[in-house]
Amino acid sequence: MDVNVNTPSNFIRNIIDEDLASGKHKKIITRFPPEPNGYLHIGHAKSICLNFGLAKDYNGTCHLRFDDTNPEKEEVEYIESIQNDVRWLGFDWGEHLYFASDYFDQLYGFAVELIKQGKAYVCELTAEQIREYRGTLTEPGKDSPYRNRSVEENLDLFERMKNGEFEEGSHVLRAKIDMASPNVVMRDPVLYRIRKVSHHRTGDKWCIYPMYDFTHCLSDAIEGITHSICTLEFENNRPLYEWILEQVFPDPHPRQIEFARLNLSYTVMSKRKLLRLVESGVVSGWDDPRMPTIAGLRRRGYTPEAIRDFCDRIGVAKANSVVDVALLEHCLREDLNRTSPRTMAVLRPLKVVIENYPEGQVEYLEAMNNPQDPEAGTRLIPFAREIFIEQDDFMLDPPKKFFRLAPGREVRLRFAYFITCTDVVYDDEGNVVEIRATYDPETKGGSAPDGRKVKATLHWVAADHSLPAEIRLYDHLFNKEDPNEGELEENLNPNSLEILTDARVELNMKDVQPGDRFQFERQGYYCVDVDSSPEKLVFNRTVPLRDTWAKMQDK
RNA sequence: UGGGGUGUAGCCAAGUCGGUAAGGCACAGGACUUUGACUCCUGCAUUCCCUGGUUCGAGUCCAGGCACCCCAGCCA
Repeated sequence: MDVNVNTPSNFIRNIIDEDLASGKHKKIITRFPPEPNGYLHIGHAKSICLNFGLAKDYNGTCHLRFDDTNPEKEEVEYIESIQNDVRWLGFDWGEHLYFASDYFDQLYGFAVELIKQGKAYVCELTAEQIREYRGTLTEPGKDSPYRNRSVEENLDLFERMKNGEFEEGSHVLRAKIDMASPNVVMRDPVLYRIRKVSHHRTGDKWCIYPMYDFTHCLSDAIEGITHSICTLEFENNRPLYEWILEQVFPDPHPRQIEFARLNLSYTVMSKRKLLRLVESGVVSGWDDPRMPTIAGLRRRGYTPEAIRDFCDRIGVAKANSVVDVALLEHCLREDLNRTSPRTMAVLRPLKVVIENYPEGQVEYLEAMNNPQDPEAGTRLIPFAREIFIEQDDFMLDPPKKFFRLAPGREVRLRFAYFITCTDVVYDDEGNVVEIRATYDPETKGGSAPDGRKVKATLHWVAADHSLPAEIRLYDHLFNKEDPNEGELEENLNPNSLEILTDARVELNMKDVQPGDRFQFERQGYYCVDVDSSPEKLVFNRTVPLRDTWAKMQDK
């Protein structure tokens, strides 16, 4: 299915259209450049869909390139998980898997070239001194005393940096640009630093590592990237991106284009804060179904199709914005409604005894697997004298708008019979523990030959012919639209997870596998959790169905 | 009090040469319904941050304001 058919126009597409029309490019090449220092989240999905989507729509190519220039923070584990997540989202980089670390030799050569041109120098100021010399946002910086070393001396020093002759932090290579530039990024930025740690890919070959600004533009250029799309905070770095390429790389150069990163209501997106949630145990891990990580969304039951559709719908622009999480959930429901087989599950069981139904009798009733998709076929569901219905579907003293079961009232059991509540059984404390009812044998399948109507249809499950299950009800992790406002921990939703242990599901659920998705009729979309086993079924609530009745009650 | 950006409905967002404000979500009504779901109708910016100006005509052009975001890592 081509979900990109309805992709709205945006300023990046306009730029590409112009570049193609003017003949500047015949083919476009984009890239998704994650740093392997954490898990991908829905914000990354926006970038992935943008970059891979553009390549696909324009018959171009999109590279997956790991920006692995900081061995202190990066791990091999992340490289695998990131590839996994991108693939799961439905994108294919083909042959084009790259690592910035594969360019370390070339990068070193470009640095030497820069030194030869007199445009880079080895500086021996300490980190603190560099900061002091940089000046402030309103005051210019001042030149480093090492700024005017000879080319020969710089070449020698840089080589000795590479050879490990100096201590970490004692020397850096800096670009010689302008310490008085109004753009702080241009005040002789650091290009290389010494880090005597081994790299997850290059091992101990290097003890100097290039900085982002030096690496990224050149990696893009080496790969022939035409449009290098990044987020807004790199706008200040664009002059440096262009400056470096102008000094050492022949035309044509990639063009950096910045767009606004995704923010979602009731969600945090910063890696630092997500890590805090994981480490403090607020969530069970990076794949906790309440996390906005791709791994978390996957475990929650999200589909790649829904995420892609969402990314297409939110648009791409330069204004900082916060997208309503309701849109994500809308995209999810839309996809799940089309594709999920239906089943009945009773979350909070209330026993109903059908007094005029023969004891010991079991009959199998046919049910549609998906009314949205006749091809999905039908299944048989056992019906018997004792069944469970949802506690919420019965009220002793119902208000005017309550259509479900109540004393004396007749309702339909989905795919089964009409039943009428004839009596109510209480426990010692006066709680309703059982409903007594009668059924009308004429209404088998759910419709009355005499044409009489009922106002409600209830889901149900046979008491002795159903399976126990644990059901995990997830809700937003935060109860504040912007969880970043104030203390993160104080904005946590105390009800973000409710575990139901007495639920009952259809017998047909016997052989489900982790990841299988269903619609529990009248309730929501659920998927089988990785913790599930044939001995103990565990389901996650992916997202509830829209519930106008609940909405009416809130008023 | 430096520089770089952004401002169109509750939330996203389109708006090529200035020609009389797309679409989606949310919300509110209604129809349909063996899921109070889905689907389907209807409504939802006399106005585009503000103030002036140019023009027959301005969200689009010009001038001046205002608000918010980013930048002073040997992180990316």
